Amino acid sequence: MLSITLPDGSKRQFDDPVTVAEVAASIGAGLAKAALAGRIDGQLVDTSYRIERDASLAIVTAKDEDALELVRHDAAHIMAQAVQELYPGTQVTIGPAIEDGFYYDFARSEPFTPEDLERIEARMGEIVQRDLPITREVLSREQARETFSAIGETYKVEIIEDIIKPGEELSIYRQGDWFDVCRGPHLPSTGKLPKAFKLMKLAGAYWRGDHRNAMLQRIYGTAWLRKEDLDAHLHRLEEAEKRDHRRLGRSLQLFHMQDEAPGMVFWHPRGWTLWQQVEQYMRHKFVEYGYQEVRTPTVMDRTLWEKSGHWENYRDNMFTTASENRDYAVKPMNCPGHVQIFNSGLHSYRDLPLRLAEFGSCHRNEPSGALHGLMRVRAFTQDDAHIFCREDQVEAEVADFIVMLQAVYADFGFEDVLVKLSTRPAKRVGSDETWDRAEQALDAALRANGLAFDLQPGEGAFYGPKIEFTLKDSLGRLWQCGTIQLDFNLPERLDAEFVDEDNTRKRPVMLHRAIVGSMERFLGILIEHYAGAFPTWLAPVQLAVLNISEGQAEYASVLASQLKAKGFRIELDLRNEKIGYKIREHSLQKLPFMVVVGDKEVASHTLAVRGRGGVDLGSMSLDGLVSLLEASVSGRT
RNA sequence: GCCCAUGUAGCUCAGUGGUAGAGCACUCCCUUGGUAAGGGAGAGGCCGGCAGUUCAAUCCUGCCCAUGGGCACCA
Repeated sequence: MLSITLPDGSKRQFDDPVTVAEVAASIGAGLAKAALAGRIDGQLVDTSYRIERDASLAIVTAKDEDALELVRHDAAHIMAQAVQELYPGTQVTIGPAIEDGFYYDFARSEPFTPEDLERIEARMGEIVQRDLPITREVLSREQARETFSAIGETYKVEIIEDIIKPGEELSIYRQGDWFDVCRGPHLPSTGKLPKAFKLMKLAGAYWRGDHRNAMLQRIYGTAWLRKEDLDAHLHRLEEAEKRDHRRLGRSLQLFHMQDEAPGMVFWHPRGWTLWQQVEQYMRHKFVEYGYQEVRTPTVMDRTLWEKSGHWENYRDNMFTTASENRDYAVKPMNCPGHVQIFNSGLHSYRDLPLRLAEFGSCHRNEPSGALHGLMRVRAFTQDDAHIFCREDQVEAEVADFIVMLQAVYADFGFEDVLVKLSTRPAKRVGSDETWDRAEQALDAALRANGLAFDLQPGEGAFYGPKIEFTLKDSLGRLWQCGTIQLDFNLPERLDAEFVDEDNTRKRPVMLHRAIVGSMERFLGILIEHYAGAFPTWLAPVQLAVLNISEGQAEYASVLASQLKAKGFRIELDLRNEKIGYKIREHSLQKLPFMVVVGDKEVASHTLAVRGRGGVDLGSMSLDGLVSLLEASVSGRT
C-alpha cells in the first residue's frame, strides 16, 4: 500500500508502486495526455518515474511554469538529433536549458550557415511530428563509455570520464535512434514539445569554457510553453533593440564611435551635457559624503607601475609609450596615483579615514572581441575613490558607502540591482585573520543596510574581498557598475603608512570604490533604462521653444533667453517649418517639454506647454512654467 | 584573442562582373502654416582598406581593419 498526496491535499492509495503517468491516468484521461512530468516532494521527475513509497506528487503540465525548463532541455535534445540526422559526423557535446531557451554545442569541421538553421528548425518540427517516445536507461560508467566511444562521440566520453562524478547515477535518454547522456528529466515523447520554439543564432564557444580548448559551434534557440509566449518574447527583443544605447546614441545625437578609435567615444554636445549632469551630481555626492576630489596624471613612468605590480600582472591590458629613453604606461587605474597623494605627506591616525576621489580617465587595452558600445570600452572615466583607513574603520566606511550607493541608484531610478560578495581566493596576499575580519566587515555592512546578496566564495581579488553591484541593460545583460574592494596589497607595495596613536608607523587599509563604475557604461545603461526619454534633471535639452510663424520670433527668443538665464537647458526653434513638423522632430528627440507660442500667446503674454508623450499642459505664464520645470527637476527619477 | 556574420550617400537600406539607386536628413526656392512629416528643385559615393583573378571588380579570391552576436577575458 502506498499513499500519494496531490497538491489539493487529497490522497490516493495504490497497492503497488505506480508511475507518475499511471497516477495521472487514474485522475483522468485528459490529465494523462497533458502530463509532461511529475514533481515528487519538490523534485522534478519523468512521467515514467516509478513511485515506490508515500509521497506528495504534482502532475506537471504545459500550464505549469515548471515545465519550461523541461521543454527547453527537450528542445536542445531534439535540435541535437536534427543536427546529427542532417549533418552526419557532427559530434554532440553539451546542451542545457538557459534563460529564455537553450543551446547545444556541436563539434563539426564545416561551419553551420544561417540557412542551416532553417533546415535544422524544420527537421526539429519533423521530429516533433514523429512523436518518438523518450525513454530513460541507467547505465554503468563502463557501458556508457563503450556506447559513446563505439559511435565516435569523444566529447561525450570525456563527459562520462571527467565531468560526471563517481557514484552519480548515469542515465541516457533515447528518442528513436538518437540518445544522449542526461540527468533528465524529460518529456514523455518528442510530440509533447510545444510548437513554440525558434533557433536564434550561431555562435562559437570553447569546449568546457576554456580558451585553450577547441572552438565548438553553438546554436542558440528559444522555447516556450505557448506560441503566444514565443511571440511575446520575440516582441520583447524587438522592443529592447529599439532602446539599444548605440541606436539611441545616434538618433538622439549623444555620441558616436568610429573605426579609427576602437573602444573610444566621441561625445557630442547633447551626450556631453548628459555626462555633465551625472558628473556634477556625483561631485555633489562626493562632497556630501566627505570625499575630497583630486586629479592625477594619465601617463606615468614604468618604475611606478613596476612597484605597484601592474607592470608584471596587468601589462597586456596597458597602453605603453616611450620617450627620451624612458618607458611609460597610460594608467589603467587610479589607485597608484592616489597612493602617491597619500604618501606625499606624513599622516596622523587623526587624518583617517582619508577619502580621495577622482573622475579618473583610464585606458585599458581590452581584447578586441570584448568591446561593446559604451558598455565595454578602452578609454573610460571612473567615479573612482580610495579610502585610506585603519582596519577598525572598515566596516563603518563600507556601510557609509552602501548608503551613498543606494541613494545614487535610487536617484537614477534603478531598483533591480544585483549584489555579490566575493571572498578569499586560493591565491591571495594577507593573513587569514585579516581576511576573516575583512569579510566579516563587508558582510556586516551589507546586512546592516538590509541588502540581499549572493555569496561568491573564492571569487575575491587576490588583494582583498569585494562587493560588486550589477545593473541590467535592456536585453537583460548584466553589467557591473558599483564596487567596493578591500586592498591589503597596494599599501604594502607602495609603502603607504600613517602614524598611529602609539607613535608607531602603521599600514592603512585601502578601499577601492566606485558607484557608477565607468561613466561610459553607466550612461549606456541610463540611455537604455530610460529608453532615451530622460527625466528632466538629466535631459540634455529640457525644453524647446517653438514659434508658429515669423511674427512670434521675437517673443519666443525673449522667452528662451529668460529660461536660459534661470539655468534651464533650452533650445529655440525659429525655423520656417509648420508647427506639426517641429513638434514631431522634438518629440523624436524625446524632449521633456515643448513650449509653443503663436499670436494668441504673444497677445496674452502666456505660453502653451506640451509635455512628453503629447500631454497638453495648457497655457501658463512664464512664472508658471518655471515652477513646473523646477518641480520636474527636483523630482529626479 | 577565438568562431560566425556584416561593412554601399550623414542615417536606414536596395542593387549589379561593364565604375550605382530609394526613403529620410542636408542646400536653395515657394509656402507664415495652431500641436507627430506642406510643395518644388538641387547637391551628395575611392561601394571599409590593401593585394590578386579578369579585357573589365562595389560584386569573385586572399589578407587586414572595424562593427554585430556569442565564447574567452574583465589583475
